[in-house]
Amino acid sequence: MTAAKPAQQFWLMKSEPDEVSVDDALAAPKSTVPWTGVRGYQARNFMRDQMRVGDGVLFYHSSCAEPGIVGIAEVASAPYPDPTQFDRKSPYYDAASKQEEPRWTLVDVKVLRKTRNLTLPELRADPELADLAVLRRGNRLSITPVDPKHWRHILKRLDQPAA
DNA sequence: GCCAACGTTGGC
DNA sequence: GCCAACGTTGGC
Repeated sequence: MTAAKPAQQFWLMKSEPDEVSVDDALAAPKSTVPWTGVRGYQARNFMRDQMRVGDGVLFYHSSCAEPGIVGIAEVASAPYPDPTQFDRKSPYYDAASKQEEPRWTLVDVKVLRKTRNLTLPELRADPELADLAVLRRGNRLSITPVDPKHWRHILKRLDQPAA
């Protein structure tokens, strides 16, 4: 008997383009980057406990001139310890984290294609996306789950010109 | 640069 | 286990 394949899930992952832009990720070997620097428990738990290889990812640029969704990606590894937590020179260094008991976990993310920028104002103006987690007021999570119906709708909109 | 809204921490 | 204070995120 074969185990049932877990259903594909979908995520939105924020990156500051000054740190790692979608172009940076595309330029990396295999268009794949380790999602370093997450230092919040909720976002970490999504990566550690819920993500599966092949899950769909919306690559989102935050803290920049034009925030929005700029690419389609996928989860490309199982969770593993974020190496930057042990790197004294890294801004993400965490002196309290131990090698034998790492506090911060990440996954690799592979960009499948760059898209147009589906901007935050466009997302907010779309009634079908009214309850998209990342649009909730004051949302601060760098990783949020995306409902399959939102995923399908956003993919459609990414292939249409800006309204 | 401002500041609302939040996630996290830590005192109790 | 509560919850006030703190520091950070992130859009504007």
